[in-house]
Amino acid sequence: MAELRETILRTSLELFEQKGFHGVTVNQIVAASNTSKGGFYHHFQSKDELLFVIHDTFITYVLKEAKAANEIHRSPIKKIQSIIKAFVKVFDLYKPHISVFYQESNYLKPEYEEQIKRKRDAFKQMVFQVIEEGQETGDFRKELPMEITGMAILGMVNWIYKWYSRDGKYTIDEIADVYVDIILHAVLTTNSVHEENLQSQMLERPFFTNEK
Amino acid sequence: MAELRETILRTSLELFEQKGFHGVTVNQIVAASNTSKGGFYHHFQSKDELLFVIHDTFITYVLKEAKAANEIHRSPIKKIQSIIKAFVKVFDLYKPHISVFYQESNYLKPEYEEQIKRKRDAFKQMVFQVIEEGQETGDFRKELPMEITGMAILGMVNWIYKWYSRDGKYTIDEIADVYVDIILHAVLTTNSVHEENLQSQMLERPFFTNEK
DNA sequence: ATTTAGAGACCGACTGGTTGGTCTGTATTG
DNA sequence: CAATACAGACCAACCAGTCGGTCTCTAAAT
Repeated sequence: MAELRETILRTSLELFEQKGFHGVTVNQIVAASNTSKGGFYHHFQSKDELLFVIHDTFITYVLKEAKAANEIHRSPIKKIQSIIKAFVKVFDLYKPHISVFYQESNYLKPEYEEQIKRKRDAFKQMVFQVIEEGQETGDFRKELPMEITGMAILGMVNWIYKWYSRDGKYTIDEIADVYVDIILHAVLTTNSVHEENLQSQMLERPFFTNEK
Repeated sequence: MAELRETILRTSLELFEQKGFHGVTVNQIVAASNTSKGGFYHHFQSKDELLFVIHDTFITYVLKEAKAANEIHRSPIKKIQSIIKAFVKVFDLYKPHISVFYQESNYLKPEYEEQIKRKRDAFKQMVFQVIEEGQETGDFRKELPMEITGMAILGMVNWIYKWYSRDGKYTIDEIADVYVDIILHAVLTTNSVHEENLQSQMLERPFFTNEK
């Protein structure tokens, strides 16, 4: 028998994704989860805690992935490839979480908000860091301001939650490969634009995933 | 003396930007606008209408800009430069509108939602269209799937609302130039990568704006 | 010039319905 | 027999929207 807590999380996520956090009442969640007010408040302190838990699971996962990708490789090129691939793939696993997150993150209670913000910033800094490294090694074009480039990359990937669907025309791996290709073409110096850094990527099977 | 309607729009926009549509009550809007419930409902049918008006002004503007940019130029390279520059600059003019839009668009009443959706789709199709043209003329790399590339561009730019600030390190024009540079490097074929299409852009003053 | 009539702008107490959360009670488990 | 897990009636707060009424300004009537 499934734990009620998990059932509530799963069910509410679906509702939130369609109607948004404010568009769903506790009573609706309770009905859809086949339980009662009592059941709900036995497992959660408040409706806000639900929102926090959803945010936190996804953020924690992304951060963990990025750290791993960052540690496995040495060269900035490989690093950014890994991070982006992992990052893009997260949208396949956690799309509902992410949708809710980006639509309601500014309703989080301050106590919760701070925790989330810290993890998000850590991730952002990793991306900035890699760009800086790449510019120092001469692999990435120095004329691109790091912050703007970083935000361009983050935006491009984050936006995926708005349009990606598992039944869509392209798989998440195809999308990830195209994104890596676009970003590398954008940031690599002409010296670094070689077959082994680019085209190969579009054919090769994922070189870094979490599936075993 | 300022029209009350305009005052309400301006004031509520500020509140919405910080707290979100659902985080602000009509009473708060009324208080911040130095008016009353009666004054509010004399000018607006409902709170939802406010949301619609905010969405519509910004969407209408973006679409108009893109159409103009599209008609002025012939070559896909120039077209995409124009569209992106205009698109990026919109975030300087309408950042509060856009913030509200992306955080609460799924709470729009169906009647309102349809109108907005139509205009958004029209804009998206224009971007897709230009990419396709560029691939046909041989200016853009054919190996990039149009839809993915288009969404990458849209995401990259749309995300600006999350981080751009007028007092930030970079002006909107600098950001626009970098974005154009990034996107052109990403999509142009090696044949088309010439000085006149790229670097020049980073120095040149805006070649297409609405200011006279 | 003065009065009158009416329309549009605006006020604010009030309401009907909704919502997150509580509390007492019951079943189930170890 | 605890202790945990859940049920569901209930409540206080809140909030969008209403409605009767006032104030102001214009324009026609006298």
